[in-house]
Amino acid sequence: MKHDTVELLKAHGINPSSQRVRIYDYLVASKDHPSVDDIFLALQKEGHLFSRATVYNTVKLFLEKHLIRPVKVASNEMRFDASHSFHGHFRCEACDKIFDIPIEELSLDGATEHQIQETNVSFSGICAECLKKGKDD
Amino acid sequence: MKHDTVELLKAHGINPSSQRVRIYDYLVASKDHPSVDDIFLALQKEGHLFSRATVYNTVKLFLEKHLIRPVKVASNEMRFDASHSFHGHFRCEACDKIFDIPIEELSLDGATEHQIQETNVSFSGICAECLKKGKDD
DNA sequence: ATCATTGCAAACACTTTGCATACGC
DNA sequence: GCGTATGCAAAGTGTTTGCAATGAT
Repeated sequence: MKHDTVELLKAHGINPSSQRVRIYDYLVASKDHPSVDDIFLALQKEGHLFSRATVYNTVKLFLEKHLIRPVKVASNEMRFDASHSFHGHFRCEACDKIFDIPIEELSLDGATEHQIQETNVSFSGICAECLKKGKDD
Repeated sequence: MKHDTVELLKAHGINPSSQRVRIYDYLVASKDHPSVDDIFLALQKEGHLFSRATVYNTVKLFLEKHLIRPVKVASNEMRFDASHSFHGHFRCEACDKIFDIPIEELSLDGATEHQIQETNVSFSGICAECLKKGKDD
């Protein structure tokens, strides 16, 4: 059980139970913005058998505490971003993988009337790998 | 039944049935990116009683034919954009309304390896109106 | 012993699908 | 009449919730 994570969760007002720590660590370690089911299956395979409900409740808690952010790129499932750096996301329509895309902060022209709390930039198309393989076209 | 719409649907290879024309017109006329249920309820109220399934099937068809684009800002429901101009979306967490936000095209630094087909920029927070009302804070 | 977290299963919300009916050419 | 679009209801998928059991201090 990673101490850094324990401290981080505490700092955000989250009781660092072992499941929560594992879920957070998994989110940070995986670069591909796993879905709830991905998290559940991966941690279940590791032998930490807990329920999907726990994963849902945990990510919901993390979201509320602003420890992670939702990735709005796939329409159906929730996906998450544990990184706090500003970047965009690219989702491949063929293999359904999600990549981080470096982008510059964007400057708004006429949105200042609203109080913006979150910004989300996403792209979709065919990733380099699938283009080579010609999986789609 | 609007002729422009009929022609537009035909041009996209879509058989312009009366429901499809109405749904498309409703999408274009409404500036707030209605959900499937919004569309269904509005057109039902107008007396065009059809089923949710028809709305779902129709918007799915429109999406496939690239007549409309999905708006990725609300996690739960599908929302649509019939406009083809480049702009972002702002979703108010308090009143759940979606506003169009003018933004400049963004320049990518390192994403050129992938074939980008769609770009989506969205913001969330509290809209000007809700800020005034103090619905949230 | 108390309080929070977990797991299960049921409920829920949104979307898709199968099939019979109705419509348009 | 034939092919397609529609409507209904049922099934499917992803998410949330209620409650009992477990775990931590």
